[in-house]
Amino acid sequence: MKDRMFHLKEFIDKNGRVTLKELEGAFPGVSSMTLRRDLQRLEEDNAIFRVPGGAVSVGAIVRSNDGAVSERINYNAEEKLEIADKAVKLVEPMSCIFIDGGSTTTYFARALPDDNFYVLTNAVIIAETVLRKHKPTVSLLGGDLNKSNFITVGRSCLDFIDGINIQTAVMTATGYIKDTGSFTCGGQAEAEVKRKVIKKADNVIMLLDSSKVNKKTPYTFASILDVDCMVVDKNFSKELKTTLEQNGVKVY
Amino acid sequence: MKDRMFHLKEFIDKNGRVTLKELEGAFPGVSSMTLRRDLQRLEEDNAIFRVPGGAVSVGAIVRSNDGAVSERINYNAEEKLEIADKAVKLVEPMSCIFIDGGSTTTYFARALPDDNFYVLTNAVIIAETVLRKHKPTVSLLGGDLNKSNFITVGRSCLDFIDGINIQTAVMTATGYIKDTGSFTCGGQAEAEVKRKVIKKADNVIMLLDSSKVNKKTPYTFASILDVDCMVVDKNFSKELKTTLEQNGVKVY
DNA sequence: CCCCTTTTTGTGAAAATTTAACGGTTTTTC
DNA sequence: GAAAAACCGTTAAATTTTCACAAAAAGGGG
Repeated sequence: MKDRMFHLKEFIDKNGRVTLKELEGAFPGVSSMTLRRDLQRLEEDNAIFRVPGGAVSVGAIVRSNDGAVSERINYNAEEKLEIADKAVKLVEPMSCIFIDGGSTTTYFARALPDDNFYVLTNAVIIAETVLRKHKPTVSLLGGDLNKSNFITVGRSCLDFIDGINIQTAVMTATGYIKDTGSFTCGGQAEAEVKRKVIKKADNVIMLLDSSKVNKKTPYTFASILDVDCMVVDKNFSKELKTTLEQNGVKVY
Repeated sequence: MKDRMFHLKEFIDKNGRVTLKELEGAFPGVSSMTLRRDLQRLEEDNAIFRVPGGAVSVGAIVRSNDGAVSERINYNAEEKLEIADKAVKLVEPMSCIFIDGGSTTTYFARALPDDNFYVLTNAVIIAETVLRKHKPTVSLLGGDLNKSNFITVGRSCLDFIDGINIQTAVMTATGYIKDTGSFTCGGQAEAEVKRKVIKKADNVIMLLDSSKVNKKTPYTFASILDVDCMVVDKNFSKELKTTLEQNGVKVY
């Protein structure tokens, strides 16, 4: 029984969220009632949470909600989903894409279809999200781990980027300054990584939801001249869109 | 409506976990169906989780995960805890330690006191565990991410090791063969990483619970001559212990 | 201001999930 | 080795959840 419970928790942790039917399929020969009882016990141990129709892994929840992102990940959820859905149509299967760390890009990672991509990222949460799918290959950039957002940065991370090829870079920013057309973020080391990735990439896609416009954070890592196309939400102002397009940026 | 949703979320956040009946009491004049729909929308926004009969706040879930391990699901949990407790006494603050990926080493990572260590690891789970403490600095080895155990391996991972210094390496194995005194693991790439780490480290500590003895897995990555000391549990056989000590391995 | 479209809300029935109870089996414990 | 406890599967009952549809409310031009 201990054995089954172990595999059960493992299975839930790996999938993040499962239905009872999936469990029945994954554990043939075990009655659904027993699975229920197991879930009950795991819930008592705070290992999982039961939800209508199945269960979710506590680990997955905690991770997807970690550090400073706690309130931010669900802010503008609808807009971010819209952006992610549009953006996944711009990447082609079998291509090698870098996914930047951030809440909007996490939605992108979730929306990514289960195809043979080569995914590179410096965000632990995104690596996990993509790895849950079956086909993509995932590489995680090494380096110093940032406490607040679980992103790797630093010297070794930059060296790592030297050794890889990037076809498409899917980036995001914490702020966009209209006057100068610059994208900004909160950390020095973070900005360095972003800069290097953009330099290396053949094609740069910037995901930006409307709440970021004219929000100022310390470090500028790119300007509109560096990006090839941008994906925005429906609340994005028309005039800003035309400004961008005049500078050769495709806006979706 | 937005107003009601706001109060609803506030109410759930305050109470942690609520039933639908409680909500009906707290929001008189609102039908239960509407409350259901509201919960649905809040869940879509990742603001709450619906559970059978009600909902919980994300905050409550995160708080429930106070580092307590599910006792029920772990093989040899007691033994592994014993090993971890003994092993953390062997590392000194301010030192630079590598922690190998594995279940016993995950216990070690949990037991590690909140001091100024420099921690290097190729296991995502261990990186997260240590990062939750406040003082340690954590670096994650980059590379291809292994689907089954969330460990990075591969060329770039090996290159990464070239660039770092390791004072103490805390390793583990999936099997130990008594006759030849060799430690084994299940993957080729994994073995390569382990070998390189051991070569780089000044001091190698091997954690091995008694269930691993004479369990055979394909790849040998080290022999007893490579390790400086070993931490085992109380079920470990006496004679094996003396054999090890005769070969210059300190056994705890 | 009115009409039309869209969104939200409430009701009740249908579907499903969850719980509860019971007897047989296995495992623990003394 | 026997009594006690824990575990498992089946069935039936209770509850929860979903679904569909119509009423009500809220926007949105003209």
